[in-house]
Amino acid sequence: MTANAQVSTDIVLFTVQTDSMKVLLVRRAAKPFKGVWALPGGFVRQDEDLADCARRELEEETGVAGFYLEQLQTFGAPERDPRGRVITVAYYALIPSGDLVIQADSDADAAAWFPVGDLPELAFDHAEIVASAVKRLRAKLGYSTIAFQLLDEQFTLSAVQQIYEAITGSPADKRNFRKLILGFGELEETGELSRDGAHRPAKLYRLIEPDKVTIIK
Amino acid sequence: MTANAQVSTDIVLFTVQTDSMKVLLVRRAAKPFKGVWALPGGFVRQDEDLADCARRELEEETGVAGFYLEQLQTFGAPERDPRGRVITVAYYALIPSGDLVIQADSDADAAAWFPVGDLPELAFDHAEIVASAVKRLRAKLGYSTIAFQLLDEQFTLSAVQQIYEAITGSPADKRNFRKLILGFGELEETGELSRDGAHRPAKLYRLIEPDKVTIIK
DNA sequence: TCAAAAGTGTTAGGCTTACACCCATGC
DNA sequence: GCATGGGTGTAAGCCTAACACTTTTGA
Repeated sequence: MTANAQVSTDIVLFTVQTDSMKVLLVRRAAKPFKGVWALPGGFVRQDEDLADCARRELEEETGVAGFYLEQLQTFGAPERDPRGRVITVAYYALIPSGDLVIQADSDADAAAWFPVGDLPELAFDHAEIVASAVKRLRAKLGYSTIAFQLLDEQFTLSAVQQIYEAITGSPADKRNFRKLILGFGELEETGELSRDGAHRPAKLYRLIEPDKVTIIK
Repeated sequence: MTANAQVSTDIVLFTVQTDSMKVLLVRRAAKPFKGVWALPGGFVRQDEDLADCARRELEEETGVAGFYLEQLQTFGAPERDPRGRVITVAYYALIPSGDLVIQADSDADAAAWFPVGDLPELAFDHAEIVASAVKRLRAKLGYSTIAFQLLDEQFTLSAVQQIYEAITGSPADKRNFRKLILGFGELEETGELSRDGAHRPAKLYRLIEPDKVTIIK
């Protein structure tokens, strides 16, 4: 049996920084689209699971680790890659903004965060992939605890609210927001307080089941 | 550039028949898993889009046409196919139960509908794919007009309710159900009546935008 | 006239939304 | 003592869920 295609994974890595939703892009060091910004990604190896490939590529190209990863959608239009038939399984990933040690590797001569509302021109069909990932993340915010994957292990409720506001793009009422989030029943107080600046310290919370994304309601 | 995998599509075709959610399976005519039930599907051709491939395979293997089709998820575990590295892009499809002219082609020596709650042993990882499709369809029922893709162009509200009850597995209150469905604002009366049997005829409705699946709320 | 499915409103309770002031701290 | 963000409750309106009888038809 002869193989009929190259299969790759591409990853849309999100973070929320300074109240804005950002995507990680790398600048391509090789043809095609040399010098153009693109999603991190690469070809699937023999005996490598798709999710493992996405995880490996993202770690290799950017130096980040420990992110939440979920399959998004597969893109396989015949002409999407000028090199031939390349079918890509797109993933999206989330990481807290604290963990950002970005370092481009050999496949990329630069790596940087871009606000989703202000992206440069992208290689291949990567603009479409990013649009699809943004849509999915926004939708999932409404019915799951996925937003907590953008936060460190301990966080204040205000930090949660900032994440939600950055992703939805609209402000929330503080009292109602807290009732909503605590009403999930997925958080517990750590007992510790966050002190940062000239104001009352905030209670810190954590997920009762860290790393688990729960469907709400 | 050398291809690294075979890419296929597999399709979970649903219908609702006699108040029960059914999946179409074909019995494999060739190795591996010869004689075992499996999802219809096959390899992607050069220059063929993934969705086109799914549509073609389903039409070829079963003779059905005119179904709603949506990408589900991609399955690519290294050992999922004994022939080698085969990555499959799974789709799911919906068809009204009236349009059922099933005919097995050369790849399959039989094709038949099975209730999702009572499936035979399936080839490859197809049981997992079906489970994933059922989950997706159930979820999507709650926030979209996808159920109407299981109905003919004109339908009664009772027929809609039967579809919902078959998929969710639980009965609905008739008055509340009608308020809900008409509240979508996606239906219009055709002006015609359905007469079938010794009882009051039912008004027929149609989608204002046929073939379009709308996200609700 | 009987059997079978179509069609139709109201009420109670729960959930959602809007809204403003005091608290604890660092400087 | 003042500036800054943390923390808290209530009331109105809206949505959801429960519930039963009349209508139209074919046999």
